[in-house]
Amino acid sequence: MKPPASIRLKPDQPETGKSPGLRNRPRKVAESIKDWITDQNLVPGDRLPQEQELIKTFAVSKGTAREALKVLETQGLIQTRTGPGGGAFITEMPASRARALLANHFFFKNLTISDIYELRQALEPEMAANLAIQLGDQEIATLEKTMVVYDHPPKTIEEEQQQRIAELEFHERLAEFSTNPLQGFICGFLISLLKDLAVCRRIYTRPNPELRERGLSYQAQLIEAFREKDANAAQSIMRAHMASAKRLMEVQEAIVNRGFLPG
Amino acid sequence: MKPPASIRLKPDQPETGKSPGLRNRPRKVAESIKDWITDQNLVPGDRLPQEQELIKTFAVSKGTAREALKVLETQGLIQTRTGPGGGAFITEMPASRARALLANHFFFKNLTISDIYELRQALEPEMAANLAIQLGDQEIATLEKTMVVYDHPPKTIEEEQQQRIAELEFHERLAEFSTNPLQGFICGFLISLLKDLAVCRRIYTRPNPELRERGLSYQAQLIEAFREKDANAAQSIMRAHMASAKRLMEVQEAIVNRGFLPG
DNA sequence: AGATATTTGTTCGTATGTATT
DNA sequence: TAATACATACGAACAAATATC
Repeated sequence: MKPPASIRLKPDQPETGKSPGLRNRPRKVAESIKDWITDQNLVPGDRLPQEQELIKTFAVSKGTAREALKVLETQGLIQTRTGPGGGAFITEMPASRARALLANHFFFKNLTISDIYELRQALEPEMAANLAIQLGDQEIATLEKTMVVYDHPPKTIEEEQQQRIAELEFHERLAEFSTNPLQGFICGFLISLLKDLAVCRRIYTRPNPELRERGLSYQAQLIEAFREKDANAAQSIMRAHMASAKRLMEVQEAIVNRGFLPG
Repeated sequence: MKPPASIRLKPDQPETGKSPGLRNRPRKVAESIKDWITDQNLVPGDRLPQEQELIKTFAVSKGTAREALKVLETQGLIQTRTGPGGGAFITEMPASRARALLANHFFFKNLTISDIYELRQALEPEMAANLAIQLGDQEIATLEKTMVVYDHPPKTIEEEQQQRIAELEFHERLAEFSTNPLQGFICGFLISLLKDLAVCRRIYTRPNPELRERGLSYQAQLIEAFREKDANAAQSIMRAHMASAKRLMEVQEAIVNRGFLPG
């Protein structure tokens, strides 16, 4: 259990230079602890020194040390446990937290449906091709289990919305299966945006039978291509799927944005 | 100055449920403040209530309130200023911080050159096509200014390395020019990985004339396509550029990983 | 330019909650 | 169950930064 980190932990802000001495100490302490982590080649599961020891080592007060640890915890680098043998433990940042942090960056950016689908269109076909030669029966079964949620017309508006989420989760599963961590994370992030974006939430509350039927058809074809391990087929099916979904969603976005909607 | 956020600020961890009462209060306070921000439709530049007021409002101690603010600061949501009229101000998270936070997630994931270039190959050609019909003379001039750093063979190892970085910065500029915030950010993030990844740093210290010459040629063609606003040409040039760079870098990665290297 | 008021930043002592043994 | 070790929380006092007069 040694393989050290492949990326250097970099400071969050490139050292503004104009903090004369004592300002923002917790942040600096946090950076020092990061350096210490890399120096010691610590891996997830390892424990940091205890609070008192950190206080002595870095010559700061308890409050400052705690704030520094809070920084690292927020960054997803450590988790703390109470009790004997407790303390701060190196941890791998779960994708969910990484997504949440990243979403903050786009909070005021006013993303559009088109922005998101442009990337899905660029990424998911390739991902589908990769998955075709890789997925086993069990994974394919998981995908099919997700599909049963929307393999029939919705009876209520609530079911309509649940089906939309389930359709997205089909693609979320695909992302989880990706062996390229970057590809998997980014595709998953795009899905999470589609789940959270205010525009999307509004769109999902409106009936849209075409989106469901087409999606279902494409996904069924996709499963078939996965079964036959046909990468080319999977790629072109996904390409068509994304192009179709993009078009339909953009129409909905335009309608919703023009306020042709109750509420 | 009203347009409210388009994405809901979501809690970082999906509420484990097993924290009975007093545990992890700062995090909960931070979440409450987030809710308050969304409720009030605050935009970057707006000020949060002062420390003392937060302490009263949320009925916590100063230390806890400060830790909560630290969380929000780490998430890039606020910045604080001292002095009269000071306090915590809503702020837009700079891309640099978002990149740093995201990089933490991949810290223990052992990304490979191939992982990164698979995505560049999928994203940058499309981006180039978009930019072709959008870039003005001034932006193109900026790109050309970056290129002069590596338009000649390097004389020293240090220059070699500087040239590699400059080549990457050419693409970083492209990402900055993108009008799709997602596309721009992700392409920029991939570049930043290539700058920081330990494998890459090692690769860049070795002479590699082919990489430079080919890159230079492709980028010159790209500039030409931008000038003529030829989206198709830009796209296919970038596709070829990425394919070529991917191949060359993978070869280098294999060599470096086998330890055929001094040091 | 300098004094002052305001607000965040830091420290310390103490008390409490919580998990392990 | 009790003891213990540790994180967590509180409040008061002090230090530093900065805007305003």
